[in-house]
Amino acid sequence: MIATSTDVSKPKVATRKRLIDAAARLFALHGYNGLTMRSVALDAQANIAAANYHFGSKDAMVLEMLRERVQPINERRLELLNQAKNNQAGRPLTTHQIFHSLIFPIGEEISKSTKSRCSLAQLVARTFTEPVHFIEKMHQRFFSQIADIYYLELSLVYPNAPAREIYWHLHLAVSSMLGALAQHRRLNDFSRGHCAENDVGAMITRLIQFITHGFDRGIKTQF
Amino acid sequence: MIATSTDVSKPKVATRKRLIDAAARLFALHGYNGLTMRSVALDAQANIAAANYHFGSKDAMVLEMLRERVQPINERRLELLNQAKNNQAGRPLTTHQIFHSLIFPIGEEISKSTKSRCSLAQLVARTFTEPVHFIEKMHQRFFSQIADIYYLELSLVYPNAPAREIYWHLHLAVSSMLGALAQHRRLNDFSRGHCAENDVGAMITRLIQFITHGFDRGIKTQF
DNA sequence: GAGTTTTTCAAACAAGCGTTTTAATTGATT
DNA sequence: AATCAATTAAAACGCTTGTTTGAAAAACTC
Repeated sequence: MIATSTDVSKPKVATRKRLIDAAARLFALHGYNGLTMRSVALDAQANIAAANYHFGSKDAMVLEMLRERVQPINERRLELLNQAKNNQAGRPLTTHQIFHSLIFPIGEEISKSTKSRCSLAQLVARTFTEPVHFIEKMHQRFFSQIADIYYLELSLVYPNAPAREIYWHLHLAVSSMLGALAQHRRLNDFSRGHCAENDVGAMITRLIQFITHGFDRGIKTQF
Repeated sequence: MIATSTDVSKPKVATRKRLIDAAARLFALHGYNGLTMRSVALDAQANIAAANYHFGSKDAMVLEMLRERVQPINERRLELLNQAKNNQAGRPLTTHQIFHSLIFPIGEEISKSTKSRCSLAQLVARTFTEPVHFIEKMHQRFFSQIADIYYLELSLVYPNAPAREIYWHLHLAVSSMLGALAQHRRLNDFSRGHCAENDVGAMITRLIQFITHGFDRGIKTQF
């Protein structure tokens, strides 16, 4: 259908990839409703019917695009988490290590695509503020299991803290991360030029610290 | 035109108010692109042309709705901030006091409208993730001066910290606040029932603490 | 209560939406 | 070179969008 087993052809997969890339950029910029099949086709220099041919529908296209963008980040998260656990050799992790593994991979992906910089940050953030029916499809599919894993790790660090507190603070941490990603492009204006928004590394480092402090102190002052 | 000086009539202003309320709810639920004039008219039990008659256009209607929702919150913020300053009688404020005055008023407004609960949180948050052209209009109009005031207060608390650090951490604080508001409705699912999302007071209290810790420790560890 | 203004209403407008259809074109395998 | 599936292309489908129109209704003024 789409690709044979010995696939070395170029223009065939190219259109599909161009559509995905265009969809990613336009979704990040304008959200689900603001993304139109025509704008995607125009941006990808493809025909209006191409997207429907390759993906079947707008919904399917956007979900596939999100899958391709989110999956590598989630895989990297678990990789870093397991790496840290191996280094600790049985001793409990620090919350900084845990949040580092959660947030750092996003920074890596943002830095990779030097061209579309902020768009990935916005893309990830937008998946959490899009129209209800669409989030639910996506959120359950890509993030619910990750959330479970991180809850478990944090509850191991604070075995005496009640589940409610762990959940509350993890929720605040994740929400803060998403907020920071969503607002990042405003940093330059907001700071009146004092902070450069193209310094993704600085953003990620500070974000990890900020969230770690918020989480740790919030739990520790009670237990 | 719309209302005389001795205004005791009901149905005249009622339609306009019903439109604003409907616009607020639908904007919070579906965002700017997801809000349609027809859906607003239907929700407000008004004619399709009513909104255009009263406001001129969709853009003008939504901006007016935002103004009516955001302005009282901003006024209350400055009220609480000045209250705290008077209580301190010249001594520097604590960051907790500052962030309390920033965040608490939103909680008050959310609690007021018991009917549409989470919708205000989502509404405020959505104003920051909506299509670019629309944010810029709105953000500059309602939030830029507030940001300046809070930067100033925080720089008085940490007079030795460079402006860059204050801006960075304030940006993270505001972003976290917005993220938490945007994600609040997901709290119940996220925590697998451990945290009740209808407890707005608990959310606000924890959020203020979380952000204060993130801000304070981030600045203090460096200066 | 006539006259004027303000507000409501149903209907229609052009433009844009996701999707479908049908035909032309491509490219690899036979 | 011929064949056949995979892909692209142009045009149109039915539907929804924000906005406009012109007349009816309501409210207010004098």
